[in-house]
Amino acid sequence: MTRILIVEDDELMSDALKDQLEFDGYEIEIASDGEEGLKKINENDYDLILLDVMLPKKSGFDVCREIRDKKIKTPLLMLTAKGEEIDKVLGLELGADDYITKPFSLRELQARIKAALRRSSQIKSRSKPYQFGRLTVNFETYEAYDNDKPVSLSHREFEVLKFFTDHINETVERDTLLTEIWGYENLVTTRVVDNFIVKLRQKLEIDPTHPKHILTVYGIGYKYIG
Amino acid sequence: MTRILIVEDDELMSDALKDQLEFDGYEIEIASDGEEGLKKINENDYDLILLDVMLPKKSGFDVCREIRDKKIKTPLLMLTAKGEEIDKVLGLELGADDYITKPFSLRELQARIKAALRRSSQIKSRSKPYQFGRLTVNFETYEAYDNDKPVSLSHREFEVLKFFTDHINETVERDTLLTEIWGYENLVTTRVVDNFIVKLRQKLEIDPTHPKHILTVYGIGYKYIG
DNA sequence: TGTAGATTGTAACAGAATGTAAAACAATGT
DNA sequence: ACATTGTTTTACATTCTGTTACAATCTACA
Repeated sequence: MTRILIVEDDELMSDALKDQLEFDGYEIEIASDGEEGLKKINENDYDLILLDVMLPKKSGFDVCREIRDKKIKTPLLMLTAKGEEIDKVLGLELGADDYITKPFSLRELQARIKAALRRSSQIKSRSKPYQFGRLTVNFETYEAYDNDKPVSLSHREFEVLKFFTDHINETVERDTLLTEIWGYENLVTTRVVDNFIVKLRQKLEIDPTHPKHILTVYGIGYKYIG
Repeated sequence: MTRILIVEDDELMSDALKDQLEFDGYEIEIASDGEEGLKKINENDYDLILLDVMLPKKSGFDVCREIRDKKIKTPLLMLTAKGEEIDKVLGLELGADDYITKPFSLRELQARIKAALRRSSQIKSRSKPYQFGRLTVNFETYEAYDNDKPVSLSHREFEVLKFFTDHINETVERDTLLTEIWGYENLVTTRVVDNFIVKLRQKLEIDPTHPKHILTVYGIGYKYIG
């Protein structure tokens, strides 16, 4: 089920949207101000967020910036009132995926929602298996296959891989991996990371000696190439 | 350089767009009807396509459908005239990434182009291999081949080569290389550069003693000849 | 034209970072 | 208690980077 969060203070508007979108087959939640929206976003996993710009407590821009800062990549559709063109631009530059101007037609909204979901499904897929070199990995079920032959990955190994999915083509420092995966109080050598990289390479690279996916960035850390 | 193709029959419009977008730093090509557009798309590799809906010979929808059928994933921004709302929906469902309604403001267009490029850079990365003397180098996958025989280049070596790709036939000072690749606070001797040049020559020149590609410019630095 | 001084080519070296396997340790289930 | 599995440390090999020394080359100038 595709889950959509509507962050909107106008109850008339949000209820109408909820009605229509539920009719369209989406699962809808509503937050009525910026703070509540952020809270829900942090605690749940949505497929799309409809975000009003004018909101009590925290504006849509603030919400937008904060969730992008946290590297949450849920597609974001901003709702703006007419005559906020500069804001529109701002919104897109802040990391929104699209915007739509009130008043808007239902068909237009439906189209933009569909488009945003389609785009995001190309990038991330919540429950579809992920391709890592020769491995097909499903993070929901914690299963990995090499050409239909099951490969066993430990929980940590899954976590490291998972981290790379959200940071494709980015160089990641060892310390980042440690704090993100091992946790703040890491009383662990950074060399642990290297060991896990070795194991992952042996499992997903065709030639582990000449990795094509998990590259090392000398003096910094590693980089995953999709 | 980011390459954009504009498919638009109204010459006033396309010229104006070309002017502005070139000013913004994009490389622009224009096709004035659907068939010409398709031809160009098939023959070249663009980062983004601006596609008018109303076109002679082949409509924007046809073009859109055809390039998606061919699995070409270049981001597509449709330009629609006012009152074509149904068309909007159609366009997005056909596989366009976004649309914009004429008349539109420049800022709006710029924002949408940026957003589309940002999205697409996450998905695809252009991976055309470069030819360096006897080496075929792919900077996306960090692979280098000498006649199908893999050659190992260190990360720094890739970076130096990469810099040369963007400065073909230009004389580059050692200090430029140092600040651009080694970074501002380079506490490194300029002779490091010479060492890397030596290594690169040994790997990509047929006769490293008489280089034909990486030439030295006495008293200044080096020059890469394609 | 020849030579001194500067610049570049190149190999050899040292120190640091990474690859990798094996040993030590911890957690878990039986 | 034992075996099993996953994690972390350790040790050693390998690779990468940057420095140095000396040879080869170039430039300017007498």
